[in-house]
Amino acid sequence: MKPYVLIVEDEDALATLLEYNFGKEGYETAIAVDGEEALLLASERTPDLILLDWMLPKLSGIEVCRRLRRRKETSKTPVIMLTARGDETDRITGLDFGADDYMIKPFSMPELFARTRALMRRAKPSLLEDVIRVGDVEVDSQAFRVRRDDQALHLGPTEFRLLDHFVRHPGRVFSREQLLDAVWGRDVYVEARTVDVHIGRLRKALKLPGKGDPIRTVRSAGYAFEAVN
Amino acid sequence: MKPYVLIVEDEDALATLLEYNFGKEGYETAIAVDGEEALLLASERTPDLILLDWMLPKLSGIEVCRRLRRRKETSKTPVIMLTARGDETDRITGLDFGADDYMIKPFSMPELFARTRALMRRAKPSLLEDVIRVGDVEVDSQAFRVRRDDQALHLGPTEFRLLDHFVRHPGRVFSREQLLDAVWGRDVYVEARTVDVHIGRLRKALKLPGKGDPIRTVRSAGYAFEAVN
DNA sequence: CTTTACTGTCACGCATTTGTCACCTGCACC
DNA sequence: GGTGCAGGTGACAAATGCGTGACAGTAAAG
Repeated sequence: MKPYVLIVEDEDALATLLEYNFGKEGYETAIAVDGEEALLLASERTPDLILLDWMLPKLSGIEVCRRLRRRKETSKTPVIMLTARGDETDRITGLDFGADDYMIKPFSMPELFARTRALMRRAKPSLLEDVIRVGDVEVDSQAFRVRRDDQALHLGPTEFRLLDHFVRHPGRVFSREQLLDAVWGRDVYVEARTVDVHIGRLRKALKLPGKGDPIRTVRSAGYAFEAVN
Repeated sequence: MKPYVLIVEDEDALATLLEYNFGKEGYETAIAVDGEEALLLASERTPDLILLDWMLPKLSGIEVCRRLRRRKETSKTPVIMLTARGDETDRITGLDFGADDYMIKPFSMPELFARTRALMRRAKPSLLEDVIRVGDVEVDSQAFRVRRDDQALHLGPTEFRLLDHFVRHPGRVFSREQLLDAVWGRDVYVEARTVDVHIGRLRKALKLPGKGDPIRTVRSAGYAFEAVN
């Protein structure tokens, strides 16, 4: 059963982008372009998560959120609000009115996914896989823990997101650019070679005596993560 | 190697969105902002798919499509036209003039990808496969792996791209110039005889005791890759 | 405030890869 | 046999790609 995400966003380009990315991440999606449609869709099928733009035609995000909370089925459904930069007031009001988290536009997809997973886990733990195993490496994205051979390892935040991305797509080769998009986010500018450095740090962090290197370098192409034996 | 998609769209935001999403999906892309540029780019390198906006500066979508169809190389290239809502006339005319499918703006990315894959599968099935087998040779372009007889082999980047190109068009004879275009790229200048050297290296890399040579030399014409038994 | 942890960039060294040349080999034809 | 041409291949200098230690800037913690 795929988690069902309701996207409430009137700006077409953003809505499409969200739909596509969430679709790819394994969610089912629906789009509402205004507040009324949002309430309608939410009552037709109870979403597992709602992405709620704060500036909406017909009904404001605040109002939508308040009414959602009043209904029994959606009273605990996680809501992430999407606000424009610098709208401090909205943010606070939003959290007051029952939103669970907020993202300031423009935001990075990886971060949005991270918060999405965190919220959904809180609401309905069964919906998400918490711990992923590839070979002898075990990643617990809830607890932000990594173990190898039942040996706890310490990783920095970036190394963790990198590894998290790798174990979700084992065996596949990613170019530096793809990794930058997926791990750092599309809008940040960092040198491609920075990836190399973090790969190096990740390798070091994963190193255990007698164990091989699970990260494969593919010259002029990128890196891949695979099980070792 | 990667499927090559030509995006013909004068609206900047949409063009960028398409480029980003197709890039992420594993396509190579190019953008043309008007009809003339579209024809130019399409002749420089034959696209595997064309996304064609119907309202264009300089040359209309109809005209672009008609001229593409008249050329031999692009006479069968899949074309998806992008039309504004309610332009019934355009849609019908478009299909008459040789477009293969249409999408009405605004459209959803996942649907566009679905239609893209459907059309490309019809035109060139091998473009979409991740792992391709020809005889006892197996190429996994996602993991950048080559096996022969379940024996993993090591190839340099150029040898890999060369082999990748070959297995996607098994049996066909390519001239040195064609191989340079397809594997090295149109804009690089390298001696034609360099191909010979890389063919030699590829042969060496594919060599296994008791196994024949899958690359056939066609005197004064070029090379072809074929299954061996 | 000081300390600690983390990040992004750079420069250097090393190994692999690349394109080209020169010199062969094989083959067709006279 | 000789001749001319197309393709095979070893050698090599140059280019490229990658790993890594060092470093400075930043943010968080104490």
